[in-house]
Amino acid sequence: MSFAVNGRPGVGVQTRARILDVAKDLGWRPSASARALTEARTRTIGLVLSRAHEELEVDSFFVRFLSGVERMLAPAEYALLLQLLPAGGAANVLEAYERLAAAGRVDGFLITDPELEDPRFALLAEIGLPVVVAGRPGAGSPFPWLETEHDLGAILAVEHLVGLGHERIAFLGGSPRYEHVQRRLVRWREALSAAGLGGGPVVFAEGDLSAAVPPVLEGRPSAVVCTSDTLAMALVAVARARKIAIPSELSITGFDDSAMAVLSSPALTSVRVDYGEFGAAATAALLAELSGAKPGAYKPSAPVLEVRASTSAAVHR
Amino acid sequence: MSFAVNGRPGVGVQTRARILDVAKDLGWRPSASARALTEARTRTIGLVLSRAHEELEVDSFFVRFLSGVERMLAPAEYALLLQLLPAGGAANVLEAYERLAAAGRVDGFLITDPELEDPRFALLAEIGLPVVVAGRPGAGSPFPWLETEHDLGAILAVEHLVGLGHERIAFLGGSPRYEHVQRRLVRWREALSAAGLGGGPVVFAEGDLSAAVPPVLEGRPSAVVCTSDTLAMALVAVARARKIAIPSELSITGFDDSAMAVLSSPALTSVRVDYGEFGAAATAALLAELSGAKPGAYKPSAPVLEVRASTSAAVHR
DNA sequence: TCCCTTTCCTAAAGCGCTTCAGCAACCGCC
DNA sequence: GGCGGTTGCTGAAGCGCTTTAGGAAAGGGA
Repeated sequence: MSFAVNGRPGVGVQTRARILDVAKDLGWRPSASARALTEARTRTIGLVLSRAHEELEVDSFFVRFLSGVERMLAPAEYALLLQLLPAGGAANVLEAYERLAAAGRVDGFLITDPELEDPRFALLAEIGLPVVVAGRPGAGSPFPWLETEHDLGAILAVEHLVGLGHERIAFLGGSPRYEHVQRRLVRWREALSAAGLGGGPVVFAEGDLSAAVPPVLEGRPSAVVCTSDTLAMALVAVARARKIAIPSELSITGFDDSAMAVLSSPALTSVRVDYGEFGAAATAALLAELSGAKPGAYKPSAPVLEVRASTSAAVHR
Repeated sequence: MSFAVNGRPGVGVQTRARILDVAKDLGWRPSASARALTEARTRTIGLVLSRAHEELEVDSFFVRFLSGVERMLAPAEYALLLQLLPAGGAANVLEAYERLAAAGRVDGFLITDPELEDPRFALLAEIGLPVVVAGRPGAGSPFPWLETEHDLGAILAVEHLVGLGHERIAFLGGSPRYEHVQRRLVRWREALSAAGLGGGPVVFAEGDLSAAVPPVLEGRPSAVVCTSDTLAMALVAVARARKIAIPSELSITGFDDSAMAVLSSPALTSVRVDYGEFGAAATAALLAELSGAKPGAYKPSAPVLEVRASTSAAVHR
C-alpha cells in the first residue's frame, strides 16, 4: 500500500491506480504523525529567531526571507516550525534548539544572523541535525552556509554618489558587531579608493539613534551611506532638525529598500537585496541536505540601487 | 513509565523519582512523533497568513501578534506551524488549511484578518479542529473570537485633536473592506459628534497611495486621523510636496505606533495597541479550547495615544 | 489465619504508517 | 516439462510512545 502511495517500484501500474482511486474515494490522507514515527523524519524544519521585536518589525529582511523559505517549503511538502524568542536570552535560544531537536520535532535547522563565536554552532554540531547557515558564519562553523552579495550594494551607493559629484562621503553603520555592517564598510572603503577619494567619517550607531547618529555630520560630509533604511530615516530627522536640506545639502542612501524607503519623505535612495531569493536558496540547500542530494549552487542576484529623492548632485562650496 | 513522566496517579513517589532520575541520566526525551501518534495530538497549532509581503513588512501587527503567540506557546510546550502564502490565492489558503488538518499536523488553528463572508469558516467548521479567531468575524463563524479595543484609539486621536482646537478633522482609512477600518471610522464619527463637530472628509486609500491619499486634502482639513502609520507617512509626503507644513498647518495622527512612527520626521503621533497581548490571549484561548478548559476572559488593555511631533494646536484662519 | 481490598507495578495491545520477508504467479530457458 | 529468475502482491513486524488489563505485593478486617 505505502508502496503505491509513495511511488515505489514493484507495484503494477493498474494496481497502483486502483489503490490511489480507492484512497481518494475514501478521502484518505496519510497521517503525518505516523509517517514521522516510522520514517524518523517529520518533514518540518525549524527556524529559531531571537531578536528584539521592534527590530524585527522594521527589518525587511525577516519577512522577505521568511516568505522565500515558505515558497520553497510548500512544494516539498515540508512545514516550518517557527520559534520567536525575545532578544538577549542566549540560554533560551540554545534550549529552544535543544528541545526541538530532542523531541524530534524538526529534521533540520535554518540559522540566520550568525555571530562571531556563535554558541549555537557547538550545540548544533553535537545535536547532529542538518543545518544550513544563512549568512557568513565565523570560524568554527561546520555547516554549509550561503550569503547574498548585499555588500556590493555599498559599492553601488558610493558609485552613485560619486557620479553625482560627491567627494566627502560618510558611512553610517549599525552595530559594528554585525558582520554585514563590517562587510559593507569594507566595500564602501574600496569604492571610495577606486574613485580616488579618501575615506570620510565612519560612525556606528546603535541604541538611541537620536544621540548616536548626529556625530556622522561632524565631518561635514555632503553624502552619507547608511547600512539600513532605519538609520537613513534617523539621519533625515537629524538633518531636518538642523535645517540641512535633503538632498540639496546632504544626500543620503539607505539599505534594504524597505517599505519605509518609499514612504519616507524625501523617498530614500536605497539598496535592494533579494532576501526572498536568499531564503529560498537557504531552504533549498537544507532540503538537499535532508534528502542527501547535492545542493544546487546559490547564485545570488546582484543588489540593485533604487534611486529616489534622497540623493542629488553635490553642491560644491 | 509514561505514568511517571506524565505525572499520573498510581505511581509510588519514589518509583517516580527513580524513573525520572534514570530518564535524566540517559538523556531520554520523549519523541514528539510517537506521542503525537498515540495521543492523537501534535501539540502544534497552525497559523496560515495570506497577505502581500510588502504589507506584512510594514505591518507592526504581524510581528507583535506573532511574538505574543510564541510567548504563550512556549511554556505550554506547544509549537507554531507558520504558513506564509502570497496574497490573493484564496484557493491556496483553503488548501493549506485542508492539508495541515488532513495530515494531522496541527491540533487547531488561529485565524487572523477575518473577512466578511470568509470562506475559511465553512471549511474549518467541516474540518472540525478547534479554531480561535483573532478579530471580529462576520456572521456565520461558529468559532470563538476575541478582539482588541483598537477602535477606541480613533476616539483618542480625535479627542487629542479636538483638544488642540481642531475643527475640521478628516479620516484617512485603508481599504474599506477591512472591518477594523470600518470600526475606526465609526469611532471617529462618534468622537466628532461627541465634540459637537460635523464629520470632515472621509477617504479610503489603497493601492497607489500617492494617488489615493491626496483627495483627503480636498476639504482643507486642519487635521487628519489615519488608520495606519503607512497612510500617515504617505500623507506627510503629499503635504510636504504641497508645501503644507506639519504640524503647524496640518496635524496628522497615525495608527499602530510602528517603528516608523518614531523614525518619521516629524515623528508621528500614533495609537499604540498591544497586539502582543492580543496574540497571547488568542493563543491562550486556543490552548484552553484544546485542553477542554474554559478560556479565561480577554480583557484587552486600552489603546494609548503616543503624542509626538506630527500634531499641534490648530491655527484658525 | 484467611480473605478481601487497596496500592503499586508489569505486560501487552495498539496508534497508522513503512518496510522487509515471504510467497504466488508468471516468464523463458535448456 | 522442469527449473531458476523475475515480477507483483500480501502479511507481519516494528517505529516509541500511551493506555488498559491484569497480577503481585502489601494492608486491614473478621
